[in-house]
Amino acid sequence: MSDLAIGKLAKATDTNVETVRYYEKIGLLPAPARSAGNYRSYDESHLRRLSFIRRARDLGFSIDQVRELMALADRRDQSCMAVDVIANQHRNAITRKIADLTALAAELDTLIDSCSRNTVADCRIIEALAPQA
Amino acid sequence: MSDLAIGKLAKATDTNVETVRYYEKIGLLPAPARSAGNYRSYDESHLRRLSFIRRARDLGFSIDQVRELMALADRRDQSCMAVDVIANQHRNAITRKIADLTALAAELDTLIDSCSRNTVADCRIIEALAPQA
DNA sequence: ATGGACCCTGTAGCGGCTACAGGGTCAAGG
DNA sequence: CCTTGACCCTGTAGCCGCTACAGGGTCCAT
Repeated sequence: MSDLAIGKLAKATDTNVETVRYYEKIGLLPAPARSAGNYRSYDESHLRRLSFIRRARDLGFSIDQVRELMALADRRDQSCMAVDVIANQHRNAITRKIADLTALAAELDTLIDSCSRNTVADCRIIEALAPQA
Repeated sequence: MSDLAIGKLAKATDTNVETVRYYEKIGLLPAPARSAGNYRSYDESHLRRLSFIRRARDLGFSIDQVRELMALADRRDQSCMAVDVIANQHRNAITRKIADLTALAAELDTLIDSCSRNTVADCRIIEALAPQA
């Protein structure tokens, strides 16, 4: 029905054209029909699928996680628990990342606080980076 | 003096041997003298430099930022301000990342909260990922 | 018929390593 | 002296998730 060229599909999902082709190459998005002139011709199912992918990617799910989520979404009889597991794994990874970055920020703050426009010869940042002499 | 083989240097700085060679290839660590059998032979200056690099990398500075920091550290007459600028840029980038991840975590939390062991057919996570129908 | 916007395939690059393959070197033990 | 095994060498390919070409073809309006 819809019959979208790749550019339209890309625009509709806020994706680069190259990225759409990339998703097809890695088997994330099924290859669509082709027009007489060998142009890719997408329909609504592709639009739905790509929207799903983009939304999941925006939420930070890896390509492999997206693959799993889509496989689960396709088997509609199955329990939601498997989906919950993936989402929670990802949530935990984010918690870890935030903790790491927060620790890092604290370290950088002490570093930056100690800089007071002296010459590099006695710059505390450079000192702090140098091996603990 | 020190005369370290690459393995010792790597261990002393908690770095992979391959990474040390990589740093040499990209011009981050100067190429050391070679032994009779063509082994790399490092001295204390290499140890200091690599320690500096590792510490800065651990703090999340990019390779290019490390390059800048080392260049500044070498020109000891210059003002500390340039160093301060790099550190602050990096600090700001981290602040942004933490904010992004925190927002993401919140979104994921609402998603996860809505999962209650039903079948995938009415799984709220899958629904939430699907296009806003 | 011509221009410009779109599309095609294929390959190389980004950052920052990591992991081989296929060799050479060195020191200790038998 | 010889072997074993740990170390070292170079060079290349792979990881992730795209992005950016190069060098062409197609489609539509003027």
